[in-house]
Amino acid sequence: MPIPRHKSVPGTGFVVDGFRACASCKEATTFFLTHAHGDHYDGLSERWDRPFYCSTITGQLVVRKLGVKHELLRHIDPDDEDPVTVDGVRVRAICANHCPGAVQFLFEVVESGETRRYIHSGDMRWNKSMMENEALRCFRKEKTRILFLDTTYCNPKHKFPDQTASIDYVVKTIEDRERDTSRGRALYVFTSYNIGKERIFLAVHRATGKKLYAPPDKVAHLSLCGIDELTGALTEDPRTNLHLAKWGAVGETWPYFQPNWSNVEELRARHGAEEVIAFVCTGWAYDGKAEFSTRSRAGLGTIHLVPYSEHSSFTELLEYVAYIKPEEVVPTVNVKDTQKMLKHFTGLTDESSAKRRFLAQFSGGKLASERKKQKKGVEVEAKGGGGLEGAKVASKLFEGQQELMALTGQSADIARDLLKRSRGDLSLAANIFFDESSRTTKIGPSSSSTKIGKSVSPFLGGKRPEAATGSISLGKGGVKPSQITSRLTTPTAASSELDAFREALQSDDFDPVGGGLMSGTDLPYLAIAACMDVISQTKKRLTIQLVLQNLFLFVAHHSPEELVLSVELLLGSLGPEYKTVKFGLGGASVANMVCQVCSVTRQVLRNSYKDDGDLGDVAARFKSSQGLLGKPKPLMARNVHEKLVMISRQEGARSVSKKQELGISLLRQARGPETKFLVRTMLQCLRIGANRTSVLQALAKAAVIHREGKRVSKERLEEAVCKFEKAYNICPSLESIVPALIEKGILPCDISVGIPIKPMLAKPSTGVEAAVDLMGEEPFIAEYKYDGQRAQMHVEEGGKITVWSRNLEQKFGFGDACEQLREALDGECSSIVLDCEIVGVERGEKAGSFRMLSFQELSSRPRAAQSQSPGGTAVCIFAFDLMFYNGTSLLDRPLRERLELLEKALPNRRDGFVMLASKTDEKVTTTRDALMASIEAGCEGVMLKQLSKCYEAGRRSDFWIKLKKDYCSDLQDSLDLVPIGAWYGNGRKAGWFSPFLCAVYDREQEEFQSLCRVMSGFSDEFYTTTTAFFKDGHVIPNKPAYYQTLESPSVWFDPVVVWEVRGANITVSPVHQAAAGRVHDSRGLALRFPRFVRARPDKHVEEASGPDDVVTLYRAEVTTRAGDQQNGE
DNA sequence: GTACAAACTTAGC
DNA sequence: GTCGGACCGATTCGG
DNA sequence: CCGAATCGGTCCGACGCTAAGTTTGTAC
Repeated sequence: MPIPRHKSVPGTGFVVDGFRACASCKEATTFFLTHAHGDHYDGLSERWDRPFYCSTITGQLVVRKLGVKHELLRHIDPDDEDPVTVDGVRVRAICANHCPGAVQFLFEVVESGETRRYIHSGDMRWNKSMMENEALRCFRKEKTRILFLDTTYCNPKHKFPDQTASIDYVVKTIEDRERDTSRGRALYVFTSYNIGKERIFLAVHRATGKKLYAPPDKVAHLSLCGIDELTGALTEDPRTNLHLAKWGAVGETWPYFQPNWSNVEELRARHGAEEVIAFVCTGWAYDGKAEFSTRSRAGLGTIHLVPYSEHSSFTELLEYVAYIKPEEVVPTVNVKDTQKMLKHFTGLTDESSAKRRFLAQFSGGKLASERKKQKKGVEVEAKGGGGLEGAKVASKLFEGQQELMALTGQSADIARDLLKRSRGDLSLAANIFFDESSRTTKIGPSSSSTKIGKSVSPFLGGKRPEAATGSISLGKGGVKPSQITSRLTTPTAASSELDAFREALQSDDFDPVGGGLMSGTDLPYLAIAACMDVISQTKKRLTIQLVLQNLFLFVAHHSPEELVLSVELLLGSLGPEYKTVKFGLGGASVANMVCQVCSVTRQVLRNSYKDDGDLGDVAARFKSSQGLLGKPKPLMARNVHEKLVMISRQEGARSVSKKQELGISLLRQARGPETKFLVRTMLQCLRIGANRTSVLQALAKAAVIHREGKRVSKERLEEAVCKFEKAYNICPSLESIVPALIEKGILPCDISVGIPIKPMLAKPSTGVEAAVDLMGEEPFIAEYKYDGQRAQMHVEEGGKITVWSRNLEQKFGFGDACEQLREALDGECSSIVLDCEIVGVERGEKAGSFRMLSFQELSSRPRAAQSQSPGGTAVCIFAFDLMFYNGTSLLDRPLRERLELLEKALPNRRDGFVMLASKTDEKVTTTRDALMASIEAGCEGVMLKQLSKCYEAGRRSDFWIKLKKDYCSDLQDSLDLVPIGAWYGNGRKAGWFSPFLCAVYDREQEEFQSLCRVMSGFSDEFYTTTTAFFKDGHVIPNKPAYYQTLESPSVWFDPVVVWEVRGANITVSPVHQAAAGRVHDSRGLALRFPRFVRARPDKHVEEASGPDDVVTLYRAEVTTRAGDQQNGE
């Protein structure tokens, strides 16, 4: 690998600021470091073992900061009398006016008798006083071949005032404020990156005579800058009101400055000040105004955006190049845009000699025509970019307006108005806009859509334009996304590295050794995102398995300790399953974040969302069309994980905005596919076509291959997957499984009391006969299926009792149930894990009498966050399985034995408190009778269970079949409903209507009353035709007066068709209006578990089911539970 | 400051 | 909780 | 006999009904 040109000195093996990039270059002989900033010393560390040249101060800094060995330093300082000769090359250092210790290197290389001069500016800020420098003068006079230039701000848009003007501004602001004693104590905060702002601090110190507080580390660091006065000006005592703080302490600075007022408030409160005056010093917070930008908030303080740059402004760059007039300029920053930047320098470089030399190359042997072509090219280049002197004021304003339109999605008029109000300050204008729109755009009281789980509809709520009259145009608020995308520059294309990695992931013969995407030993989040992206492109499960497997091989090879973390990121679920991290973010918050990060309005987002049905996709599209002002740092998997956890930890006042800020900062850093999946991760809707089962299977396979090599047999892999699944289902904690798996290939596989096992599940059936058939010849029992809440109760040896839900959530609201269990236990019992249903009951006066309550009544119990006495309705525990007893796992015992033990384990059970689930004696009753009896008793149906089978944790087993009354068409009537409205589907149902709002018809009132939304039971084909059917003439603009519902669907329909819909239950509803007032004063009724059965073209809408039918169903349910029960067993 | 409502999220079935 | 769709491996079907 | 059609199992992601809990905004 050759030395990259912009880090090289031609004719030598010198490398400037290229420790990592050139560490392994054969050509590299000698290393130089211009200054102690991360992007320049990258690769230096305590392991670096070759001598290198730098200034004394820079040397001190890297020794301290990086632990570089002192003896490797070779000093070249601006004060040196004579140049240092290195390998025959004379090298001088001159001040770069950048940060302490920063220098530019001047090289004089003697080659074939000719002295060739090269300047490496490092990072520098040009200053006219540099013209006084003798060495530089010489380089000007004697002709410099190449100026390697710090082109950080090589674009006419980057302007900023003299550093002294900025310093004066800061000092004056402080002095004025200090004089005004009426306003109480002010805390002054200076945020800065690294070293570089020392002159501001010094000036403040001189002006106020006070010391500046800095954290110990910063003090030590600044002390090495070789500025004694500064060292003396610092203190570690925070009582002073001048504070140095870390970058970002008062707001996000990219792409536009956005204040973080909650942090400001925290600073203010912590240091007992009346207000905070903050100074954010940055290179690009300025657009040529006489005044600098500020942001204020009453009661909190003011943030001053002070343009103070350690890099040259655009005009300064031109001045420097013009002064040196080198033959050629080589940009060292933003090198991808080299061609664009070079155009700015045409006319300032000494092209004549460069051209001469260039043409000289062709003077021998080349064809004349070719020579001509080349020559022409150079001339065109030379002509191309002149005339930037006429910096046009009018066009600048126009540009600002255009940019603002793009950012806000607003019309030209609004953009102009915003610019006027911000007096031309683009960033301020953008801020004003987003501030105001977030205040005025209200989410209407539409109870509408809070219902759509993780959909963003609540946030996007309100009517869609075409749902109204269709005449509402995009109007003021709406700019088509395409208008924005076409305006902003496209970002860099996906790197070839990324493409190669994606390709490799799909390879049958993946080689994890190649570290394409790795940065050091840390796993980049991009690897995860790329994997997810590849997976989402396919539906083939074998491919998905392979890709996941390859990713895990990759991680296991490079960074095995990040394996668990990457599994969690791939699952989009952090932490073990039984205590997963909850982000507390939903569609509304994440949509808000996307708006901010992508600088789009809600209106734009809403329009765009309708088409994709996926917020992640929308975000990715907008982000990819965004012009970037800076290059974000790559996201590391570990950082992403940490930040997500941090999001989850925010709670209490203002926590929502803190969460959002964290999320935004993640999104700002996201590249390529990362955006999409970060958004989806926060929404907890990854939608990649792989879930826990697939991911864990792949993990198990990868672990075997990692340990035993590629050539393992298919059987071996299957066996490994099987064992892993078993272990995981019994101990669903990767933390405790994976390390052993990778290191030893051994799996712990025991129940730990206090950690839930995955519950065994039952398969649904379609009727009595089908269910019985599934049991085959095996003896089985029919057990009542109670309508309550599944619970796994653990009694630990110390007597502590924990309750876990079906989804492995710990439930703290069942203190009463725990006590009931304790009383029912055998005195001998030391530890136990049992499976049960907790059902709400109302106990009668007679001992042991009780009445079962509906699920709805049970779930209205308070859900205590921590174990404490619960209130609300009483509960009864119906135990039905025993998995662990007195230190022994019973998972492998047949059900018959487990049931016997269960009965023995609960000798003191009492009716209405702790009971065994009622079951039929398999010899006596028929399944049908059992089902009828269970329904009579107020249960949902029965569970058929084979007595000889063991407990299959986590499996939806064939040995347990659930038989519910609503599975049997002869046992429960369906309802004929009329669709009266709908929403737009998400994800795979984007583009269709889904769900549909369905209603009963009240003949007397002559109105349609909503009963439920329906989205289950439709085929894809039905969706397609039905969506078209309604769109084509049956959508009506407004809700008719004779539609009764508290729902507000996106579109309303004419009542034209009848659908047969089946459900399990009738509940009292807060939103649906069927039979409103009949069983409850104001509330209507709703259908639980609704699903579409078939269309009823034979029925007219007026023949649809009515409120009476629903009321009848409801009453039937209530009466089955009405009678007191005893001896439920 | 307090009380209440609305919005948003998570969770059970 | 409900459901349908897609994929995959095994089995049956049909020429 | 072999390729094609079919079947059953499994996984996944569309969303239904509700409730409570938390945070924010607003009215007194």
